[in-house]
Amino acid sequence: MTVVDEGLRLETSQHPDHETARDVVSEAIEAGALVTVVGRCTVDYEGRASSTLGPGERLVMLKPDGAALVHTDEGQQPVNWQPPDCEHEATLVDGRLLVESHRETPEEHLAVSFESVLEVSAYGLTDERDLSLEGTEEDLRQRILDDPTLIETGFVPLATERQTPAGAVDIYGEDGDGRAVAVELKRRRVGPDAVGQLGRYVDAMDRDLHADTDVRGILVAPSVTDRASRLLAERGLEFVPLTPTGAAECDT
Amino acid sequence: MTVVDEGLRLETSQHPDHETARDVVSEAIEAGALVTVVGRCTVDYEGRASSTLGPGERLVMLKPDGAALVHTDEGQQPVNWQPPDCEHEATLVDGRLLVESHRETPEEHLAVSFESVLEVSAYGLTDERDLSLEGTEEDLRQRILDDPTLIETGFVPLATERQTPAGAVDIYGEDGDGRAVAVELKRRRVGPDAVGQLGRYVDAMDRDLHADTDVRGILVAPSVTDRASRLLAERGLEFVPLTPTGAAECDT
DNA sequence: CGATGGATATCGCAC
DNA sequence: GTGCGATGTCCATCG
Repeated sequence: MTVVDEGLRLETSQHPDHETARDVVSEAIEAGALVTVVGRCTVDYEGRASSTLGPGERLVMLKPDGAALVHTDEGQQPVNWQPPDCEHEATLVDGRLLVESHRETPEEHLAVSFESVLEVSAYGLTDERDLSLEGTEEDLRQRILDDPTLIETGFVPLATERQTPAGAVDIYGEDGDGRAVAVELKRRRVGPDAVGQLGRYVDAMDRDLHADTDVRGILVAPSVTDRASRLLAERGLEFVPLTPTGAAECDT
Repeated sequence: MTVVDEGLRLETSQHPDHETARDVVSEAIEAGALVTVVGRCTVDYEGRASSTLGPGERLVMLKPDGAALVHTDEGQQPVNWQPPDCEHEATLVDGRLLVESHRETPEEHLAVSFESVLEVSAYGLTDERDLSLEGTEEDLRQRILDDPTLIETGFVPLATERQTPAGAVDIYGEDGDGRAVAVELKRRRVGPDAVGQLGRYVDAMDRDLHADTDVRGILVAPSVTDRASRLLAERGLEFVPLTPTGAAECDT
């Protein structure tokens, strides 16, 4: 049974035979629609890695931008996928619907072979995609630039994203004694990796500036793990607790 | 128009009114089905961060394990989402379908308010989820354990995931001179972060073993970036090019 | 629970 | 294109 909406906004087939499913998927891809295929299938992937997935019931989503997703009934992440800019294709192989998605650079191929198809749908969607997100690292940076004393009294920001041989420092500035300060921002509780990152910047600036006094490194985050705290101490780096939003700050 | 499959495997409504949509979604959630709702909607999220998304046409997926996904026509990633173990709910507010997903620890809430509903579907899915994946870091480890000379002649692996105060070393072993070796594995080309990670392990082992000779650190990956290569040299660490699969290896 | 690090991570930006 | 770092990263594993 197939229902076709006016203006190709929606086309759905329940329990289509494989040939009908192939036709609906092919035409929908051609028309730039978003397609979902639900049914029992196997999945093979080959590319940066390779995988096989035995028979099971899944939902396959093909987006008009070339992305493909294979979702099971569990997990936020798809069990298999292709990134955008792939070419989708629907064919019949041995009388069965085969959905493939392929790209080059890197060479990657995804193949979904259906044993049975519960439903095929095609949606003509339009979206402005104007997501507004708050509580990011960018918000934390702005909070500090608006009130540098949140770092410490006398701190003066001089640059953001200042380049060093090791990468860009989130905020570069001077403390009340005129000493250079590198600030690394994290929107959430940090582990050892963030300490390593800050350490690399401070080392690079020490080398680069070859001043008489070492550069101070300050990690700014809501909180820090034990191991990271120990690493900070070992490397003579500092920590200032601060959240992106001004919410209650954790201890440590 | 609504179609109900035998055994509740499939229920689909095209252009349902909001009350019908609410009923279908509610009953499907209750029944443990996977639900998709396609239509024009706005999305509000509040939790670890917060976001708002203006009107647009999207596909909302509610999984029986509590995960929720809001997909636009672009991108591999959902524009909004909730992780598994959330509670889904469908209600009518001012005559409009409102789909909400909520969890605690951390407190997070997602609300999708529909202006219009193109289609609602509920699928009863079962999946064994027996994904077999190759080309992972684990494969790289096994490759080395099978033939330790891939690292160098005389290398003897003694332990995997050996704990240090800085974390677990992928492979711990000895070289032909009986000197301790820490091996860090990466399945793909590495940047500065991997060098920092290996450096932390080597430093920790130097401290921990306080032997007369320093611990050797070897990074194993298909290739390495310039900056990472420089960092390796600075810290006296080594690099061995190797892929998880035995594919052709890149230079440097 | 939190901590830690992998991932076919994806994504965006700068070079 | 590659390099680099952020992400409401997610996720499995381990303590």
